[in-house]
Amino acid sequence: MDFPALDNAVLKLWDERNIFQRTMTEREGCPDFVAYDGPPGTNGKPHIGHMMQSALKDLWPRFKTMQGYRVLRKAGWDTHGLPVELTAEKELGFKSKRDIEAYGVEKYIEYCRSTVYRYKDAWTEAIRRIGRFLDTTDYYATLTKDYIQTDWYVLKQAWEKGLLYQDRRIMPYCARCGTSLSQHETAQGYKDVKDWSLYVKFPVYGMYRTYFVAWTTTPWTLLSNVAIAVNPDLVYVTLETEHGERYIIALDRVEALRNILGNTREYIRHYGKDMRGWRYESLWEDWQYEPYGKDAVLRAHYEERMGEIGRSSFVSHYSGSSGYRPPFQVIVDNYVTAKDGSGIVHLALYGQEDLNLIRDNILPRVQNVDLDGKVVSIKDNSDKELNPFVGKSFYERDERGDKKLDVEILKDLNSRSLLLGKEKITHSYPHCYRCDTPLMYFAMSGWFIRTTAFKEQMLQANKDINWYPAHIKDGRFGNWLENNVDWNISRNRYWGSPLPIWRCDKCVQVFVIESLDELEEYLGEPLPDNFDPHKPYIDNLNLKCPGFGKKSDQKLLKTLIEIGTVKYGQTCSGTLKRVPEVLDSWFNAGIMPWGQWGYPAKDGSKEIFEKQFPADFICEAIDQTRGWFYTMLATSVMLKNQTSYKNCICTELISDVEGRKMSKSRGNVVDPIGLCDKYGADAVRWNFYCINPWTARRFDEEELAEGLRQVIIPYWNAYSFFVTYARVDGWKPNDADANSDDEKPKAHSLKPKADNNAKANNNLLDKWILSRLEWLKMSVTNALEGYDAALAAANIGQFIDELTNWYIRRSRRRFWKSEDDRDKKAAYQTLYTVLMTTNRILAPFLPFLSEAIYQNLEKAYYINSFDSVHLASWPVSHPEWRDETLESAMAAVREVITLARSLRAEGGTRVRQPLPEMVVAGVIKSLMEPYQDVILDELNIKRLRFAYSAEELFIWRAKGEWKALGPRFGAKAKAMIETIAALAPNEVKQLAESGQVVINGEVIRRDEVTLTQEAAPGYWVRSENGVTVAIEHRVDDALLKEGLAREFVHHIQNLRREADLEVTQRIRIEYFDATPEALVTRAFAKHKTYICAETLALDIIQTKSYTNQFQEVKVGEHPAYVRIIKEETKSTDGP
RNA sequence: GGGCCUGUAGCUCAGUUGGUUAGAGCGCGUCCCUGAUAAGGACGAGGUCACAAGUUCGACUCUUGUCAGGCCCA
Repeated sequence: MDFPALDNAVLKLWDERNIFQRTMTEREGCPDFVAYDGPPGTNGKPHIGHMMQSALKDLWPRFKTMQGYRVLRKAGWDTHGLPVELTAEKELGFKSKRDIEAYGVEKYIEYCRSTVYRYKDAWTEAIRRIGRFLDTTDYYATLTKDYIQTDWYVLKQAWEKGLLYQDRRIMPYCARCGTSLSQHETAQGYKDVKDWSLYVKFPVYGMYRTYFVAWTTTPWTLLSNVAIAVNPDLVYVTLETEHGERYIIALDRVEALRNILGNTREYIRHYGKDMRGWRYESLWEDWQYEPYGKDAVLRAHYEERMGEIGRSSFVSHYSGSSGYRPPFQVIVDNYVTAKDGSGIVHLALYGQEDLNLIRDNILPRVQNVDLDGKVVSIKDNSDKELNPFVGKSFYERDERGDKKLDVEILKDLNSRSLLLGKEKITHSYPHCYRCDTPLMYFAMSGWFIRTTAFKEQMLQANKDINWYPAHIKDGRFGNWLENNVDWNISRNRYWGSPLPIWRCDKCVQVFVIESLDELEEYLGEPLPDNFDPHKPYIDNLNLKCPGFGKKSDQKLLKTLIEIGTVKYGQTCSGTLKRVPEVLDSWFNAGIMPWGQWGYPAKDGSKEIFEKQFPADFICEAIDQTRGWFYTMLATSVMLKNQTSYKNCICTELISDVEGRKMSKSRGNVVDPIGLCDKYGADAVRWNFYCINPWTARRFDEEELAEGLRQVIIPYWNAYSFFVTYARVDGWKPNDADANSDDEKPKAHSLKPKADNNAKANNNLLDKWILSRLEWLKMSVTNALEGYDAALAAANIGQFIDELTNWYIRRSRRRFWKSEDDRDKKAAYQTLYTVLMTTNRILAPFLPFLSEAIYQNLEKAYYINSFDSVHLASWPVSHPEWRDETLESAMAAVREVITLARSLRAEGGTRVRQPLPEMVVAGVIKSLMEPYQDVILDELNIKRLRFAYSAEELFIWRAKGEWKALGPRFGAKAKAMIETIAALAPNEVKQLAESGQVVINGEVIRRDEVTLTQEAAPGYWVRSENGVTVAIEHRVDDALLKEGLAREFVHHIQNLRREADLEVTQRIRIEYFDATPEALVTRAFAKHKTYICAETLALDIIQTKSYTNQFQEVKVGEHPAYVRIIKEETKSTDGP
């Protein structure tokens, strides 16, 4: 069987009949089942992990379509973001943003654009090849005008709700490359380096020779010091040295710093909180504070806090009342610890905690080392340079490997007696993974969504999501939500949705624009038709500030009017400049429920959005916890206060067979299309359904072959078995047998029609497999409703096994024999029903195979059938059609047979040799008796007898223990032991039960003997799970002859097969008997009819002479010689 | 440093609310079958359920800790 070829034929059929479109159009008016497709980037090739996604993402939509839902399947591509830029930078040979600026932003943007669809066709093809129904023609893409307008719309909503604001965050930043690094990039570059750490003395204001001692591992940040911080609840001690200087440090650090401090005596203690607001002298009093006068500080804060205006108390600060705190004083915060250093830290704007404190305390934002890593220039009014360190780089090292700037600062402080101690330490510090320069943590401006404001709502919405696996909900995802911080949605990059935020260069007002139409209002003229809303084009627009009116932030305006700054309607002659950032591409992905329809700007988007929100089902890899899963929840809670997806499968990543991540550089990437072309797409799909997708798994190609062998081929063979004999017999289903579930699927109303199973059919095997079929329908439906593909696959696997290895194997003869026509018809009817139904259940899993079979099994017979199995209806489960008593009886029957087979195997008598009798105990006789024929036929045994108890199948034996009896009886022990061994079985049984037996007047206790059970003579016996089976293995002459006849038949069948005869070909048999005492001839005399019937032989002729045309066959142990001759006439009714 | 997940046969994985002797497939061994042939079946060997302690009449399962691996965060 060539499955890849079958795939291609089916793909062609789907195309010709437009099946995919029709799965949607033919469900028009049905309830929607909504599945969202998270947009993958297409500037890389799809790999096997994406195919797992595709397989899973395809399963439920097919299932639900068959159940009568309409499932739209819109593809989407993520075309923005850093991966695209990294590709572009790499290909253009760029190392930094400066390279991009030099190259030209427009050229760069266009280069990025040219790469985004590089592998779109490869994706489309892979998706088609794996059999996923996905609309890749009417896709959504994040770079389109429509999609960008949705970005803008959502941001405007956030702005109006007061949830969008500008802020600074500390980012790892490479001064040499001029670019900030992602966390992932940063994590790659940690290195152990040796640097100076300093204990610095900050003179306490107004206290003679008293100093705060702060510890720093980055001396260059001292240039930007604005405050020092202590822990409110720690005890700080003032120590006085022999020289009369006083140092303030945490009490807990005194011992650790003893050798730096020298001999001291304690002077006084304070809690940290009592030192709040103490002031100290700047380390460089003459210049450090200069440019950060009150007004400058406040304006900087003001500009950043625009989005918060009216909500924070900032306006009152700005208007001059209070709150502004001058630099160089003690700040109190719990983040300070006494774990290392002095328990006092110095604050500079190069750390996140520092930033938080600086912001909370409205301190100056000093960064005296700039984005080039160089110390800034600070001049006085007469243009005189005040900063002695100006122009020095923070990361350059001298010949001794020390940072030059650090050493200069160290020397400077030391010369002024402001250094208490120094120490070279080794610490792990991040370096640029590209150029090895030490990174700096720089306070970069960014735009944020205040997700913390609706954290509780997100947690609430999370309760409405069913996570698979369940632990994600309160585990990884729930924790992530609990630890929510505001979401930085801006990126200082080039290729992405531009932030729709414009700021007036004069009045500092901020305007957020929600659509291109609104943009035109500001512009005062229409945009050109081909306008592309990306950088740099969008930044070249010349927008005029609308002044203070209805476009203004109304809360801000109200406040400004109140404090008398402006009047309503006041004009402003400023120009609006867009903020330079682009949007985080996760934001793009997160707004997909709206963006895919171009909501709200695009015609018709509102109607379709309402129907397609929220999603019933999404499925992505675990790394989306902080990605798509989060951003989609955050945006939907922000806009609608509810989740945007109800069921979410979280898959693990796939690694190679040795557990390594698949990567191009390792060369262990598996090509999914190649696999499909080798094993067929169904085998690839099946493999992904068999294992829970949330277990990290190693991908092994061997497993594809396994699924093929275990499920796909057996199923195909079952179908092919049916078709073969149905053709021979010309059997056809009649119209009444049409699938009872086939009312045209409308809504949920798939009512069952006539009860197929109720037809008069008393064959137990038929009844059994039909009952099992009901089990299959029910269990697969339930498993899929619970989003458990692995359970569904396991159930299917079990059913296929029962069908092929039990039902068909046991029923085979019923399809051959010509006499009992009613039974034969029942067999056909049953197998047909089973295959037809199973095929539909398999359709979502194995869409190709099931389609091929459907076409032949249903389409070919019924005019009114569907054009495709994927347009057909899902088999409705009828638990009331099950007969569980029958099923458990059959299970018991199979258990008995397994036991018996194992006995035969042990005894070494092959099944072809009939045996006289088997005895079964431990089962309910009435339950098993109806299956007597099945059991005996399967095992080739003549009689079945039921025993009341297992006892009678065994003989109890006892063996005396020398160790116990030897000392006791001495010389008589031997005789005693022999007597014990000769005890009658019932005496031993009594010993076993009562614990003792009297022999020759002596009491023998149970612990003095070892008890064993032996099979009764002439029987093999075995027990398991309370069921005992015994087989009588005596073979008399009649049984022997019968065995020989069967043996002979087996060899003739082999010869038929070797000769490649058709199943209906009649033959003639000639043989030459070389067996002792003409065993074969004697056996034939009795069983000729049987042999002829089995082998379709017209006659068996013994020849006197042997020629080389004969082939040797073993009959039992003995050789016979035989040949078969084709007959002209053919049988029409099978063997 | 914090969080989450994983650890069961040589390999890939199941194992429901704690309950007789822990399962499947592959691989291995022996045998069978040849009218399922990219075959198929039966039987068998193979496990201190990562380790340790605890709770319990009883723990693969619950609790705590340790070790190893993975992912995420800091």
